[in-house]
Amino acid sequence: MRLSSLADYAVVMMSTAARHCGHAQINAGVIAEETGIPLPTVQKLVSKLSSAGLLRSVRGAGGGFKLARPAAAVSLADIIEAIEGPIAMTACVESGKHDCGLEGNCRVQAHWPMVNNAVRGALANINLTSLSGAHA
Amino acid sequence: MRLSSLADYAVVMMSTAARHCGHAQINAGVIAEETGIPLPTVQKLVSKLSSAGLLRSVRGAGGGFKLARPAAAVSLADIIEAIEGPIAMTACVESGKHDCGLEGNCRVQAHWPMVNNAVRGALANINLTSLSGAHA
DNA sequence: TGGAAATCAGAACGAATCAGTCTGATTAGA
DNA sequence: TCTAATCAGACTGATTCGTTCTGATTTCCA
Repeated sequence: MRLSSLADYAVVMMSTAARHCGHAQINAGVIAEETGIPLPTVQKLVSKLSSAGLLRSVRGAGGGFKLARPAAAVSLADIIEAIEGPIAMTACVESGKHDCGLEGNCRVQAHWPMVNNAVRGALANINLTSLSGAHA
Repeated sequence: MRLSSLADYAVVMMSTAARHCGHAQINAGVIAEETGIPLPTVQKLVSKLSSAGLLRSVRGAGGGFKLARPAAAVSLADIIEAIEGPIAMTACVESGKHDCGLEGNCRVQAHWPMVNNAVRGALANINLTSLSGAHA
């Protein structure tokens, strides 16, 4: 139940990008400078976040990236799923995956989607605005 | 955001034990037989669950274990914390741990406890009774 | 128009955690 | 007192995660 470090960094990055939303696009170096995240890691995360549609990146000299959507429209669940993949607490809730070994006589399997939705709902109710809203 | 396999197995085990609650204590072999979990793994989990106070184990020939508390008083959060440790989505919400490297100028840190409580609350609201209630 | 610099994007390496197995200590029963 | 069955803890192998490095692409400047 611990978030991976990459997802944690991604949340910090997105929050930082949200604070720069009014300004022009920012580059990875600025993010690394402000947050303290190693630059290569920032670059890696930018790739994943932009391919997930959360960031809009511009390449070349003077390039950078910015939020593809308003901060209020980006939830924690979006960021986590962009980095870690679908939020599936167990293997049996992922559609198409049947490598549990316990299937067939598992009495708990039917209840996992309920649990999964509860957790995912809690993460989907938190957006970037509420995360960076109380900043100084 | 995926649960570890051990925690998943633990939930299945506890659910199976809850169904045998009215009967006498059951042993690890029966659990392995009914659930399909390998016997050594069941033994390992019994150790952790009993040391966490969720199971009451009796050693020696004819021994076994049973739920230490009523099924309604055991939540998913209890089981997960017994296997994986405290539910802390990030390192900074764990009291006493300060190995994040971003501390000091992290604008998101203040908001993680809120997220953590939301997720933990979703797991604490689900007990063993509701998990095994609709069984055939 | 050509060159150069800066950026993002993908691939490779090392480390840490996790899952599983095995052996030993303990205890009840005969 | 001896035997057998159980739980409890320690070890090994494998998978995944985190980080770093190198390369392809694009814009700006001369």
